[in-house]
Formats: sequence, structure tokens, C-alpha cells
Amino acid sequence: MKPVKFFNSLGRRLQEFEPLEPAHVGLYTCGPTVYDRIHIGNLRTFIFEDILRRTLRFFGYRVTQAMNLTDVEDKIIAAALEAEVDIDAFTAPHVESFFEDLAALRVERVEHYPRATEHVAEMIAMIERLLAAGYAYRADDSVFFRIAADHDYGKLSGIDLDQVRRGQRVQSDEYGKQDARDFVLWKGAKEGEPEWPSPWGPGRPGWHIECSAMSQKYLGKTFDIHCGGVDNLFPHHENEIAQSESANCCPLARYWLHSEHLTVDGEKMSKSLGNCYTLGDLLDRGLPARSIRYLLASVHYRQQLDFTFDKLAEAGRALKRIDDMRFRLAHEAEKDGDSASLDLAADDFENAFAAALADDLNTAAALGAVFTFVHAVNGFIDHGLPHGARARVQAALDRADQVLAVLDAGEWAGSPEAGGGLSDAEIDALVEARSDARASRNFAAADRIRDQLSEAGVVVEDTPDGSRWKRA
RNA sequence: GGCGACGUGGCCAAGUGGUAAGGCGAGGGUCUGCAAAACCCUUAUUCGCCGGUUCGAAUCCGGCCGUCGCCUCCA
Repeated sequence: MKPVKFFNSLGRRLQEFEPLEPAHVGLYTCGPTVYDRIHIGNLRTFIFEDILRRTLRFFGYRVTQAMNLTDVEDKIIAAALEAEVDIDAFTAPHVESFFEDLAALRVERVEHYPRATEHVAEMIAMIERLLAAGYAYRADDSVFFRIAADHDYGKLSGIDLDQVRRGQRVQSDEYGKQDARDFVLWKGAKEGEPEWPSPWGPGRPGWHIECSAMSQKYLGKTFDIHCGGVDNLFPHHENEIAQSESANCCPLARYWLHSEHLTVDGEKMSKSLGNCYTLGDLLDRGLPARSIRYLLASVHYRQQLDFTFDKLAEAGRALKRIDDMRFRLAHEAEKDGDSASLDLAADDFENAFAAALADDLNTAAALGAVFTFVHAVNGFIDHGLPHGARARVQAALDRADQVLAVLDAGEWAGSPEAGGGLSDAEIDALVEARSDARASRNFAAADRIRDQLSEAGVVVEDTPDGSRWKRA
């Protein structure tokens, strides 16, 4: 098994990855709060996590992953109240659209999608342990985590709470606490809000406790990798560590990986700027899901990525270069080419690709290797394709695509509008008719057919071996 | 105020001590009845600026300029 290196936010350094159990990885990834349709920033993180998961498998690990669904939280409660439905009815369509969006981008289903509302008992149990150990205290009907009792609080984010500005936001907090820095574990019930019974009276869990309780249930007290967007580093992940490690007296996760944010046209996404695109917004504009996945995966996960429509179009053109090579490869006859040197090119590609992924998931370099290989294969197509070349190239690309999931256009089919409604057989007939016209030097007729096909979105390519076509 | 990231060709983006991957674009070429499509070639003596360390720096150190993010809503 090849050593894989990750940049661990905990300690802020590149580390060789070693799982707790041989060949098995426990992975926890913070999931969505299901109060709205997720936006492309969320999708960037989920695609990063998907590539992490696929990369681990690529290197021979079995992966057990849990992604939570936050289905009870302030925004949800407020929105459900306004819509006059209970929170389950309110969140259901958002859960559904979340899964649809992931599927549209070929993000794999993970093993567990625990919901906060179904794990309140586990959260209560953890809060009880924290109370018993003196890490938590009750105030009014709520329970708070006592940061002063946690001596290594801040070790993930490097934050020094004494240096943090004490803003008005803390003063406006609705719940009483002893120290402004403390955070809530359990919120006492309020009129009209959903509530669960607890030893401290009815109420609902705080946001941070859900991940601590659910990761423990599905992955154990200590697991391998915890991921999320950088914004979660503080306070969410810091608080998860505080809760879990105080309750369990062992490390929560050994590696913490955080993906950088997506900006749009150089600015942070926000509703007021109107640049909070959802996948649906982009698909409605006719933009291909495949280009979206490519763009979001093409920049290293720890780099900010600025989303623009121009880049999305560029992504489509880059993919076309891959598609064109595969199209040419499929139509080119194998003959006595230099198969040893083709094998060498394929080996070089596979090695460079794997090395890039093993280096902290360097997808940009991995794609660079893909294009270098595309260039090499084009050379073989031009100068003589050896026997067995198609299978060898196909195998190399397929293996890489187990991680990237963008290299095979066929896997993304589903835009039948291309081709203008003409069936393959109809197109074949037209192309043949045009060839006949050309053969009899009736170029006017040939060009009419070419124009007709062009309007239908079909490109005819004339090669020394005859004409062939593809959908644009 | 505290913490952190980034600045590489026209645009995007790898590379973190050994002499600049890759994509898009642009220019040229091949092919063609003409085209188109595609492919091929070319396109950074240089990595924000100034100093320093070194045989050698885009890569390390110091300073400066600029951009961005987080600091308890946030992927």
C-alpha cells in the first residue's frame, strides 16, 4: 500500500497517513443543515470529500464514512414555524434535493447518513458524562460546556480565547451562561419549538454535540479522518474536540482535513450579493454537471477557488480534449505500432497520477498527468496504434476515473437534446449520403447535408479514411 | 486587535532548494473540394517588490506592497 500524505490541520503539517486499523479508514464528514437547497460552495466540499474517499479506496483502503444531516437547528425551526409545518415535513424536501444534487455530480453514497433528530439519546448520554466529569454545568434549563475546564481548548484552531474580541453577539445570546466563551450543549425548551425530554427537562441539543455523539456511534471514540469546510474549524470542530475528548478521554480524530472556500466572481457567496448558486441554478442554464464536477475538483482543496462562468466553460473545453482523444482512439485501427513504448506511457501516467493523489490529494497535478497521457496517446494515434493499445489506454483511464469520475463522457450521458432529435441511424444515413455526394463531386449537395447536420448539433469530420461524426 | 492563506505566462493552475507540469486562449502548420473538427508546433531566461542565506532560490530567512479568509450563522 502506497504511503499517502495529508495536510493535518491539527498541527498544521503534512503527515503520512496511517490508519488505526490496517487497510480500513473511519471517515467523518460534516454534512449539510437541511434548511435550503445546498449551494456550489457546499458542493465543492462534498466533492473534495468524495475524492478523498475514492482516493483512499484507490490506494487499497476500505472506507467507513458517516456524514451527518443536521435536521434540527435555529434556522430550520424558524423556517418551519413560518411555513407552519413541523420540522420533519420542512426538512424532507431539502434532504431529498441534497441527495439529488450529490447524485447529479456523481458523489458516491456513503455508509451512514445519521440525522440529529434520531440521535438525541446519544447526545444526552454524552452531555451527562460531561456534567459528571465537571466539563459542563446547568444554567436555567440549559446545559453549557465549561471551556475553562478544558486545558487544551483551542489546539485545533490555535485560537486564544482571551484574545478573541468579545462582540455584542455574545451579549445578545438568548441563553444564560457563566462565561461568555462557553457554548451550549442543550437548549431548554421554548414555546413553539420542537423538544425532547431530558434529565434537565424538555429541550433540544446544541449544534456541536450532534457530531460528537454521532461520530462516536458510527466510527468509535477515536477514528481516522474528520473533514469539513474551513469555516467549521472554529468553533465547530474545536468544540467537537472539546466535547468528545473531555467525555471520552481519548483523541477524537487523528487527521483533520479542511477544504477551502469557493468564492464567486472574486467575492464571498452571500444571499445579498445574489451569487449563492445552487446546482439547480447552473443546470437550468444548461451548464453540464460534468463540467461542474471537473471545475470543483480541478483546484487543490486547500486553495480558494473562484467560481466564474468562464471557468466553467473552460472546464468543458478541457474535458473535450479528453473526449476527442477517446473518440479518435475508438475509430483508429490498431496495427503494428510500438507497444512497448505505449506501455511505458501508460505506466508513466499511472505512476504520476497515483503520486499526485498520494501527495495530499493534488488533483491539479493528477489532471496534469491525464493530459500528458492524452497527448502521448494522440501521438500513437497519429503515428501508428499498436495492437492492444485501446484496451491499455482504456484501462489506465478507467482506473484514474475511479477517483475523478469525470473522464468518461458516457457516464454522464443524459442530454439527449444534443443531436437535434436525430437518431444515430438517421445521422449515419445523412453522413453516407453526403459522402456519396462528395464522391460524385456534387459539393453543393454535400454542403447542404453538412449544414443540416451542423444545425442538429452534429459535427462531421472528414479524415483520409472517410467521414465520421460526433455530437457537438 | 488576534489567527491564517495567497500573489507563477493573456486567463486559470501545479511545482516548496537544482534550474518553470498541465488546461484555456492566441499565433503558425498538417489534413481538406472548400471548410469544419481534430491533431502537431510555438507561446514565462522567469515566478508581487526589495534585501539576505546558499555553489545554486519561484522554492529558505527578513522587510515591504497587494488580495482573500476566519474570530462562536456559515461547506
